Amino acid sequence: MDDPLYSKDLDEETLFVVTQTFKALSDPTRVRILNLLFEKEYSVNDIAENLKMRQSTVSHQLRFLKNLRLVKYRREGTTMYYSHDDEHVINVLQQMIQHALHH
Amino acid sequence: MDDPLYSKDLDEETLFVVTQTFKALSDPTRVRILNLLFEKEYSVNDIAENLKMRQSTVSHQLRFLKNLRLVKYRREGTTMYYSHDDEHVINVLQQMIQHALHH
DNA sequence: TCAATATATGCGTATATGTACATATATAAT
DNA sequence: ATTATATATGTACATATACGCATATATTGA
Repeated sequence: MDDPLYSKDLDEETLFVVTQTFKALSDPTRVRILNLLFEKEYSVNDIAENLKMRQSTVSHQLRFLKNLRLVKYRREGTTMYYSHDDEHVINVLQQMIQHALHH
Repeated sequence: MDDPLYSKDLDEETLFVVTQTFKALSDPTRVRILNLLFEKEYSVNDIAENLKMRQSTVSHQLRFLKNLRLVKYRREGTTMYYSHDDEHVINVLQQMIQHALHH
């Protein structure tokens, strides 16, 4: 019964990881932030200005992305610079954006 | 300003398509259904039995997936057989599952 | 220590979402 | 036509989620 041809149901943990990751990519605010970070690292305020969002909105969503380790940050004084931190997921996002753009 | 090095914000339609697609993959019920369909086509009731879900739950989620053209169906009498209908998205899902499994 | 600046976060709220129940619809067989 | 079976769907409800406001925290410089 461990023949890979038998489609077993996914175990709970795998299901959780997969759906959580996709959930991160299912919100316009988060996708716009991740898309901005393709270029380079940005501070929280710079993200907010660029995307015309409130600072708290950006910070909330960055926390979400940080918890899933999709972004990382470095401190410089009081400024936090955020950047991507998961090559695989970033790749998946880029693929999907290209797919959507080319149609 | 159309230098691709300048990270422009995503246009509204692209953003919608991308986030909607990922939203489809962000729910455990839908992912379990799509995962089951990797093997072969299934009827609504067979999906419900296999995954121990209510018929209405399965039908609702199939409608969601059908609207996004992630699944298609064929009729045989009163039975509807559902199967995958978007190679790219299915590929992305499989990638993510493998990524999650191998850690 | 105090003020200024950048970021994080608790809380309230409006909205979105997933599910179940009940029922409608559709097809087939008798 | 009637009955049985498979699927779809309207509605209600509980829960999840995103956002904004206000405020807390942290770092720097005077």
